[in-house]
Amino acid sequence: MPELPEVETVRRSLLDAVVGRLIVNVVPRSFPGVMGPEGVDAVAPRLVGRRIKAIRRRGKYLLFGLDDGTDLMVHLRMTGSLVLTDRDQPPLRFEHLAIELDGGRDLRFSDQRKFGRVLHLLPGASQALDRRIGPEPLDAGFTADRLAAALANRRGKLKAVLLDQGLVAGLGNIYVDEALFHARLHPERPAGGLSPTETRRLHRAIRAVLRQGIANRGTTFSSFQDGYGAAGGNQATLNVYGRGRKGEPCPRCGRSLLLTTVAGRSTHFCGRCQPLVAPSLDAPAGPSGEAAIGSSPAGVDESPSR
DNA sequence: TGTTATGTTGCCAT
DNA sequence: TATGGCAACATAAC
Repeated sequence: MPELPEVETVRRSLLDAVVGRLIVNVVPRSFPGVMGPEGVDAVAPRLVGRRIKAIRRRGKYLLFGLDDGTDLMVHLRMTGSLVLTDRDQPPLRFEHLAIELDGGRDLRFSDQRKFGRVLHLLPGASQALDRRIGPEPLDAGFTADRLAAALANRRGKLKAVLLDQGLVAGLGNIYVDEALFHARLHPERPAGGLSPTETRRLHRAIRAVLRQGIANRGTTFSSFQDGYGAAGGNQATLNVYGRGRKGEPCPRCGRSLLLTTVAGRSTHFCGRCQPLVAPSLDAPAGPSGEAAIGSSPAGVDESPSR
């Protein structure tokens, strides 16, 4: 579920109602381990009485900046959700934690699969996290040249490398497949073997699919919801993700989409538009370069970004 | 009814 | 160091 656009959607949805609020209580529910080995009972006293000054995002991590300089870090992993509710609401299904705020509302963390975590980070730990994660793909500092440098000398498959959070922050299975489709790159191309033009195309595609995901308030494939429980709308714009299993037609060329496994993850792509072998420079443009993409996100075009 | 797949990440072995 | 495989968990779909 939650990749960069989904986490950003949660962040934006909570900003107005949460920033400035005081944590008045922290209540364990069904899974105290959600706050790590210490458990909720050990961590809660450090949080009660703290005021939330900001909510920021780093990759797929949400960081609630507290007034003592520490951070409350939330990672949704596969099925986590963070929802603001009135205090008198009954616990959500799979609710593991309720953070009670002044003003009468709670931040409720729930997670069917118990992979997600809500951790209290001292400043050193937040800095370590920041250093461990790669650049933010939507920041101005993430240039095509920087992507090229990161990919150089990587021998793994393109998809596997893009999923590495140390290389670029925030990409997951859905947006990688979508970005590779827009860039017309086969997921199993060696990551270090892209031409400069291909790298620029990939750079542009990554930013475009992420921006589109945010604009549509996230992709709800099954369980994603924003801070008020609302589903996203980006699933309607997906070109390949989830479409390979039944061989649905490629939106660009019409050929049946394919499903395979790369880096242990389901991988959807078009075998014609995303060839495994890089097309030679002097070959005439094949079918992959011809048709316009009906649902192409703004900003994806066919020309190099000069 | 059993088997399989699921959006993430960390740990382990190579 | 980089890379690949798998477990963590609960449920839905086949």
